[in-house]
Amino acid sequence: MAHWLMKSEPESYGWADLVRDGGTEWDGVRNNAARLHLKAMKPGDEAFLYHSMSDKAVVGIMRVTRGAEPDPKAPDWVRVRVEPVEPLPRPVTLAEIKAEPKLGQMELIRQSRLSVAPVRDEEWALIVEMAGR
DNA sequence: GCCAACGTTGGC
DNA sequence: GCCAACGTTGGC
Repeated sequence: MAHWLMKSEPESYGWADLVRDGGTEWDGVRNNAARLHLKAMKPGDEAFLYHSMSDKAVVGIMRVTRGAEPDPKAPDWVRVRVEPVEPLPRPVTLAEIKAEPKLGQMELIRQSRLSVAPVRDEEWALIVEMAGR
C-alpha cells in the first residue's frame, strides 16, 4: 500500500468539508507531475491531507477508495475518490517537518508547489508519530 | 526549438 | 505584500 500527500487550501476545501461530505472526488489537478501521482494511486492507499497557505500543516489521514478515472469535466485530466479515515490527534506543521532532518527528502519540501506527492513509508510513520498517535 | 514574458502556487 | 519556483504561452 502506497502513501501520499494531497494539498488543499482549508478555505477552499479542508478536512471539515471532507468529513461533512464523507469523501470527495479529488479533481481539479492541472499539473502533469501531480497527474502521474494520481494515476498511480490504488484503492486502499492512504494519503495525508495537507492544509496549505493559512495552515501549512498535515491535518488528517484519508483513504483512496477509487483509483484514477478521467475527470468528466476535463477528460484529459483524472480524479480519484478519497474518504476521511481520521484526523491527526495534533496537526504536524510544515515548520516541524522542515525542522526534522529525516523528512528533508520529502517531495513536500523538495518541490513545494506539487499538490499531489508520494510519501515514503518511513516518512509516513514518523509524521504519524509526531502527530502523537 | 529557444527563450522572454506572464500566470499560478505557496512559503515567508 | 513580496518573491521564488515552476509551468505555459507565444514571438521569433
